Amino acid sequence: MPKPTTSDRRAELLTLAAGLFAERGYKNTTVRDIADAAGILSGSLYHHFDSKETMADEILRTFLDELFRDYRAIIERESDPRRAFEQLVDASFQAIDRSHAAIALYQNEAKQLRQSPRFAYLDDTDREFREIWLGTLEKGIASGAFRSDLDATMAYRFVRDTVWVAVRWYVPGGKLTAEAVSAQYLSMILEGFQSRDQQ
Amino acid sequence: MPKPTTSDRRAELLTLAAGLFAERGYKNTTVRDIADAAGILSGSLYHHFDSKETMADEILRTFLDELFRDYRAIIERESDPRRAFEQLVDASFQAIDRSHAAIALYQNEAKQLRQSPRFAYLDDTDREFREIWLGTLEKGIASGAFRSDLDATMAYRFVRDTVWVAVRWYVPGGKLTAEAVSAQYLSMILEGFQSRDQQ
DNA sequence: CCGTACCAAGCAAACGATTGGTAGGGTAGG
DNA sequence: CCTACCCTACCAATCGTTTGCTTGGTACGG
Repeated sequence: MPKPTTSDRRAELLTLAAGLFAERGYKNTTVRDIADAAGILSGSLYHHFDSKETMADEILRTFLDELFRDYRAIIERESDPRRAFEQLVDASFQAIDRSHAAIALYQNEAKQLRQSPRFAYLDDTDREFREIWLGTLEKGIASGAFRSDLDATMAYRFVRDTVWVAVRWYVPGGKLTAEAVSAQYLSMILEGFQSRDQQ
Repeated sequence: MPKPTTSDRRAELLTLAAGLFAERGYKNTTVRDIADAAGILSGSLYHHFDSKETMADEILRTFLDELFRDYRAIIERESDPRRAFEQLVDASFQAIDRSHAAIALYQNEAKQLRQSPRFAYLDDTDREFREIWLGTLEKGIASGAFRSDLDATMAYRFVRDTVWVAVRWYVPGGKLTAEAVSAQYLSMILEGFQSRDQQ
C-alpha cells in the first residue's frame, strides 16, 4: 500500500536537482538539465515547483533544519566545552555524509543567493551558527581546555572552514567513513601537526 | 614616458573583471557587467579580448604563475621540512593578499572550468601543487618534525583547504595583515587547540 | 457496476528577456 | 595616415517561465 503522502515525486526531483546544483553550480544548471535527469520536459517541473529558486530554497532549508536540530541538542546536553566541541565536529561530518549535495550547494552558492531577499534567512542561520561554535570555543578557552593564547574568532573561522570545505573531497559511501574523517580531523585540530616529544 | 607595452587598458580591464568574477561568480557576471564597470559598452570589450573565457584564463594563469614561482623557490632553497612548511603557508597567505580576486575565482569556479579542455592545464597545476605540499609533509613526518601518526594525505587536504578557503573572509588592506593571519594559522596547525599543560 | 467528477502528472509549443559574440564605422593622438 | 579605442547596431542561442491541453487513475453517488 504505497501512499504518496504529499508527493513522493517532489522529494525525488529535489534530490535530483540538489545533485546537479552541487555538481555544476546553481547558475550552471538549467531547469532543462533537471527535467532531463528526471526524464520529463522542463515545463513539467513547474507542476511541482513555482520556480528554480524554490527548489534551491527547499533544499537548503531541509538541510539547515536538520543540522541545527543536531547542533542545538549537543550544546544543550553537553556542558563540557571540549566534549561539546568534539560532538559538533562529529555532527558536522555526519551532515556532510548525509546531506552532501545540499552542503555543496550551500558552500558554493550561499554568498550569491544571500543577496536575494528570499534567502535573507541565511543571515540568521549564520549568526546562530557562529554563536554555537564561538561560544563553545570561548568556554573551552576559559575553562582551560583550549590554549589560553588562542584567538577565539580566528579559531572559529579556522575550524569552520576546515570542517565544511571537506565537502569538496569527501565522498559519501566511499572508503573513508564520516567517523574516520571526523576522528582524524579532531586529532589534527586539537593536537596539531607538531610532534610532541621533540625539543 | 608612459609606454603602454602591450596595453595598459587590458590589465585594467582584467582587474575589473577579476573583481566581478570573484564577487558574483563567473557565470553570474555578464560581459555587460564588466563593460559597465569599465565605463564602456559590452561590444567594446572584444577589442581587447576574444572571449569571456579568455579573461578568466588570463586571470588564472597570471596568478598561478606567480604562486608557483614562489612555491618552487621555497622548496628548492629550504631543505628543512618544518621551515619549508612554514614558508609555504606564509607564501600562500601573501598570495591571498596580493591576488585576492584571482584566488576567489579559482576557489569557486575551478571545478567547473576544469571541464572545458581550455582549462585542462588546471589538472597539471593541481598535481604539482599536491606534490609540493604532500612532499613537504611526508619529509616532515619522516624527519620527526611532524607527528608520526599523521596521515599525510589527510593532513595535506586539511592544510590546503584551511589555508586557501581563508580567501572567503580575508580582506586585503584590512585590519588583519597576511603576516598576522599566517602566524596565527601556523600556530593552530602546528600546535593545535588543546592546552599543553593539562593532564 | 457504471458514470461523473476530479486529480496529479506530464506534454508540446511558445514567450520575452538576457546571454556571449560580431560587423563596421567613427575619432583622437602621435 | 596609422593605431588604439570605443560606439552603434545587431545576431543567434539559451535562459526561466507560461500556456492550453492530454493522460491515467482514484473517489463516489446512484
